[in-house]
This record gives sequence, structure tokens and C-alpha cells, in this order.
Amino acid sequence: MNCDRDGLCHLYDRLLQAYGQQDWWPGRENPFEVIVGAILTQRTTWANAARAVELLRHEGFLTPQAIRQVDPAQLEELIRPAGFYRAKAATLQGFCDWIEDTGGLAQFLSQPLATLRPALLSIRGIGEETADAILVYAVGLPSFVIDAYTRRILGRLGWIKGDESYAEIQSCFTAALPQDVHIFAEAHALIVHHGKTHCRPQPICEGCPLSCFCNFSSYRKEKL
DNA sequence: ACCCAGGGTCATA
DNA sequence: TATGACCATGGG
Repeated sequence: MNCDRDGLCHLYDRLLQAYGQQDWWPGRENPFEVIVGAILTQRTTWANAARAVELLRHEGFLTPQAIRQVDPAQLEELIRPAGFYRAKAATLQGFCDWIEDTGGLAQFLSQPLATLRPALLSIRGIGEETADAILVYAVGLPSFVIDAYTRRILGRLGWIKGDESYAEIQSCFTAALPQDVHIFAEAHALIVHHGKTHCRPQPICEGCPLSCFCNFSSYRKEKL
């Protein structure tokens, strides 16, 4: 792995210059809605997850109490457009049970990163990426999100092999960037946007702001 | 008829 | 620890 500070800072600058501020994750003013969105968008397009969020909002289910109390079958029907709806319904209710049993949403949002991240990871259905997305976009704590696009982009740049652990890649970003949640939020949003426009499984090299991207030999051997 | 998307869990070797 | 199977909808 050759993922140094200068390279990552340069990557961030290039993406920011190319795409501008993303101001990601609509509905960021409602932390609980962001948490629900983070769970529903797992391995799913945002359009599908957003449909499910809208259905929940329309029926008045965008509170921990409401999701906790609703009949599981009804919750499953509401979030059906998001896919994996049985697993995600169970995750949502598991999360809301835990929130309500540990002092409520306000209490949750006021805790520090060192206690919040392990707590999130202990909930079934919430892994590292979802936990970090919740921490950054809902709670406002700087815990860098590593997703498939991040791995694919770094892999195609030749900076990682691909078998590095989540923590290993995350620590590179943590060491390179200022410990500012706004930077972390923006950087991950830029990576996803770049991934969607140029770094799909089938690359789209026309107009790619990272001109070196499509030429790397590591490109053939990637797992993603 | 494919492939893919802002993952995570569990069983197997 | 490392693959593979499975979860499931909707768009290209």
C-alpha cells in the first residue's frame, strides 16, 4: 500500500476542483432521517432508498418511537422499494430499540466518537461503513467513510492492492486530512460522485478529472 | 437477459 | 482469514 498524505490531499483537491461542493445527504437537518437513510441505502441506489424514506415520512414513521412500535410486517412493506427489506426492517427496529433503551436520540447524539462507534457496530445490520456514515452525516463526528468506490478508486490509482482492511484504509485518510467533520463529509461525497460518474466497474474515461486513472496496470486485477 | 447499486451476516474450509 | 451464498428492489 502506497497511500501517502500528499497523494490523498491532492486527490481531494482535484475532486473538489472538478465537481465543487457536494452538500451531500439531503435532510441532514433531521439526524434520525439520515440514520434511516444510511441503513436503507446499503447496497442500493439512493433513488430506491429515498422512495422508502418518503413512504416512512408520509406515514409518520420517521421517529425512533414509531419505528420501534410498528408491526414488523408493516415496516417491511413500507421500506420495500429499498430492497433487502426484511433485513433492513429488523436493523431499523434493532437500532430504535437500542436508542430508546439507552436514553433516546438526544442522548445518542451527544456521546463521543470513542463510545458511539463501538456501540453502533454492536447492532446487528450495522457494519463499519454504515456506522461511519451515521457518525459523519447524522451525528457530526469525524469518522471517515470507506466504501466500495473508495477502494476501487485507490485501487485503480495503484495506491492499494485491494485486500487492505477497512481500518487500514481509513487510517490513511484520517492521517492525511484535517480532523474536521465537514472535510470528511465532503471528501466521501466527492469520492462517491466521482465513482458514479467515472469509476464504475466499466470505467468511463471521457471527461475524467483524474486523467491518469484509466492507464494503470493494476486495473485488470482489481476485485471490485 | 443480463449487470449493477452510497453493505452486512453467516456458513464453510 | 478468506471466499461464497444470501438477502431483494428497480434502473440501464
